[in-house]
Amino acid sequence: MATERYNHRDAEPRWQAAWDDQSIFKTDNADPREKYYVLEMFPYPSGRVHMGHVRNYTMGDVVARYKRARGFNVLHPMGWDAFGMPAENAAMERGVHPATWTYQNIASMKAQLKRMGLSLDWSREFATCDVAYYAQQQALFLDFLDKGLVYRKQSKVNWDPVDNTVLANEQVVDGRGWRSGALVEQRELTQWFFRITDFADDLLSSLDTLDQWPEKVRLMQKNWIGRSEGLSIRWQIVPNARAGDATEVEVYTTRPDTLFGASFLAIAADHPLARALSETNAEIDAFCAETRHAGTSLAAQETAEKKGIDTGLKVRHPLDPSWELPVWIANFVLMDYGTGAIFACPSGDQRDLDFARKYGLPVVPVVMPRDGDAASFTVGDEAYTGDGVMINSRFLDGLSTEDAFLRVAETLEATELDGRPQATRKVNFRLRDWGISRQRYWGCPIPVIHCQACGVVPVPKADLPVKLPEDVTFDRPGNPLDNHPTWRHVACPQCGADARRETDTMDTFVDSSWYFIRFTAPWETQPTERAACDRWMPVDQYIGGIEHAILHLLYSRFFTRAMKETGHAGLSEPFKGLFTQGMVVHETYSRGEGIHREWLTPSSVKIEELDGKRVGSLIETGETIHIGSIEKMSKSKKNVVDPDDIIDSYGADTARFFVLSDSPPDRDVIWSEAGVEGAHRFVQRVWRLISEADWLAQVEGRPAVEGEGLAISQIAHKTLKAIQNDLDNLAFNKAVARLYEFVNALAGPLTQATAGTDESLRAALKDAVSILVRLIAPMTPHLAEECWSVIGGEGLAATAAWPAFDDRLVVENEVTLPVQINGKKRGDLTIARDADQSAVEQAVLAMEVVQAALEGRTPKKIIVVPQRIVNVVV
RNA sequence: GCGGACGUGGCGAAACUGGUAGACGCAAGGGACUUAAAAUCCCUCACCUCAGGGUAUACGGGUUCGACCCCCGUCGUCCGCACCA
Repeated sequence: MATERYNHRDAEPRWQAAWDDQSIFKTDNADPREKYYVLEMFPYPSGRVHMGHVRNYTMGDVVARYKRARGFNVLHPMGWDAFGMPAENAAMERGVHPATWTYQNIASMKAQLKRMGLSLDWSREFATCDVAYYAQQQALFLDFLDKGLVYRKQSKVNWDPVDNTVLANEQVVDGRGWRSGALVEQRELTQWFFRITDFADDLLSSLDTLDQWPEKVRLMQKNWIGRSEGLSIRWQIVPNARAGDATEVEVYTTRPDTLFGASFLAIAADHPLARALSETNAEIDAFCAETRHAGTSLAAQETAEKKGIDTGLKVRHPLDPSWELPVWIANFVLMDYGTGAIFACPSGDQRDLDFARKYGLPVVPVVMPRDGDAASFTVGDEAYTGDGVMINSRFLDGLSTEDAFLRVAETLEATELDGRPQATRKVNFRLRDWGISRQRYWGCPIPVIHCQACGVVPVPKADLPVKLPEDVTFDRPGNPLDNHPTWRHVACPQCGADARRETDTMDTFVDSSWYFIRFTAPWETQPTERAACDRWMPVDQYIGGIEHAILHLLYSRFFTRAMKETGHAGLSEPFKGLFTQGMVVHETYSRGEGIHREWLTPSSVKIEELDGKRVGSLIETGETIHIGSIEKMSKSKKNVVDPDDIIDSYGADTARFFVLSDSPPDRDVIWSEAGVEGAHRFVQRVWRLISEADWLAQVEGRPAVEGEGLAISQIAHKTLKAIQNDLDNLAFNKAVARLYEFVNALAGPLTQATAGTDESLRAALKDAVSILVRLIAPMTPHLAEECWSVIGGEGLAATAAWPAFDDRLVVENEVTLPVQINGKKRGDLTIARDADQSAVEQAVLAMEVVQAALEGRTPKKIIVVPQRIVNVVV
């Protein structure tokens, strides 16, 4: 019987409507079944869905549909990370209001996502720019403020003097603003900060509990937090009029063991002592100013030469007051790490060594490798930074570096200077507090009011939300909230006097730091509904790009902890399982050379294979073009494929199936026309095989335990077991490969079978097909529905239970063991599964190949690995 | 510079915990069907070799009955951090 080709244009919208009509993806918080929360990182509403989204959301959807079939109550929501600069840029460039632009983009992207057939609970959808969402974010902010998790401090920012705005580091290109091109200045502004460093230790140690996270991400976070253990040592300044009131310099070090190798102290240009000296010394002032102004451009940082200036001050060595060392200001010392001052041991630190060589300061080796010779060990142009044995270090000589560390720590902790210990043990972190102030319009307003009399006053919760004004203009530089004629004027909630609103808005990373919790009860008029949060959190499987490995995930981990402290959540770790998927990449095409090079879209070129070489030409003119490297899809290189076009011509199922195929999901996948066609062939093939076997609906499925059907049932149930395992491990590419194998194996018997075929064989085939349909359902859900209805499946494939495999069909009664001779495969031995070792040995020795290899000798050894392999050593 | 990952046919990749290397897909070649094309179906497809077989998982060593997998070294690619004392 001939059937029509599978028509996705008809089938896909039809099944999407059927799912919608029955609201089958709407999740009920009260459903008592075991929960499963799967979430993909929500998108920024740029206006167009790209292939990266398709891959990301397809993976999440496969998990959601699979877990639903396995009987879980699945939460699979979607929303929009909707605040941010692009909306303001659009406003400046095209005069569209950011809100209008954003909500239009959301509408068109939502339509695109809907076409993909994702099993999302759209009833929980929200955008972070919805007042209902950011109102709750403001409530959280106030609670954090109340708990001391938020504070203000002066901080250096990149200031664009033309746009009158603060720039993020990545918006500073070669020391200039990315938009204005103006030289960026460092300015001190009072900014709002979250106390993420309060949680540094916990954020670090809890990484060990995240065993369902990629090791790579955990390591990146670990390095980012950057914990170090050391000693904070106070160095007494030799009395000197120039030092002003300062009597000591505090230094943080992780290498107190090298204290006898100290050569000088170095402080940052921003160090209070340096600032004090600047006031009276023009030379020092000039050096500090220069150092402060460098730093912005990346190139300058990379090539930065070590530079310094001697302050003329001296300090006393903590272990020998008669030993005086000079104090330098050095450009490589950072004010915001440790104490902004270091002691330099040139023999044990490359930076210190470079500096010492340049300015002729002493270099004394104090640590040598364990196998070194104390008499001849010297340090040339390379510092010895490893551990080893102490030398030239008086009472530390001969000790290991670790023991020396302890001895120095004990000694200095017990030594008093001005009535306090000379040194204390200290743990330091690289992690800094999270600055959230942004001088922009399109973000969540920080809900505080500045009053002349009362200072910083939180907006009372009853007065929330602090709404963004709608009538704003973008024709002037600077923050539109600052420029607004009335918005910032408000009465102080405490004294009633004229006051002004905070015009900073929050970093958009704040918005994405708790949206996953909000999804559990987005209707709630509090930030969270505790019962819903406790029920759903943590997210069981979170899926997104590796680019969020550090900031987004770290901020979210912090935020969840802060929400726990303020009673809004009951847990610390928001994401139990994390998966970082690879990108979708594509070949690039271009014509012309150098500055005349012009990038070409994939749809404008034709690729052919001539004499084994791939040759590209422009479809329109036939002109030969250049096939370039495979790169991340980007507008600038024009190597993009529009998901809408793909869905139009091949359907959502094909697109979904393709992005899951071939490459492991954490690696990049290469988008190619040929690959998509391969996926499309599979979709058509499955449809043809199933729709042409029109007797399937009349037969009750039943696995065969003997006869012709046995092989089919075995393949079906083994595939089922394997794919189940693959999906549990998110190994989608392997599942796809097994589906191909399964369909290949099924194709012959299925096409040959007719209504007259032996009943038990037909029952086995029906069982196999019924399994197949449910195996493809998570990946190609529309096709599955179409097939499910053809074979007479009950209800929708989307709600069908996952099949259970029959253990007896998954194990073999006979196993085929490869037989090796001296580690090389020479034959196969098929033997009963439960054959014991000696039976296997007997059978192996009887084999011709073995006899031939032995030539009458006895084997040295026979290794039998049960169910695996036999190796005969001759 | 520091830290990490990776390196398998023409290509994307499989290979369980150290046990048959290259499953599956793409591309390519051959054939069937067709007036023809598309679609579909069948066959071939790591390299060398006359057979038997030999050689192959970046390269060089090692451990092992047996290594893509473990260890040491070299080369290459990619990613993260980047003066963090």
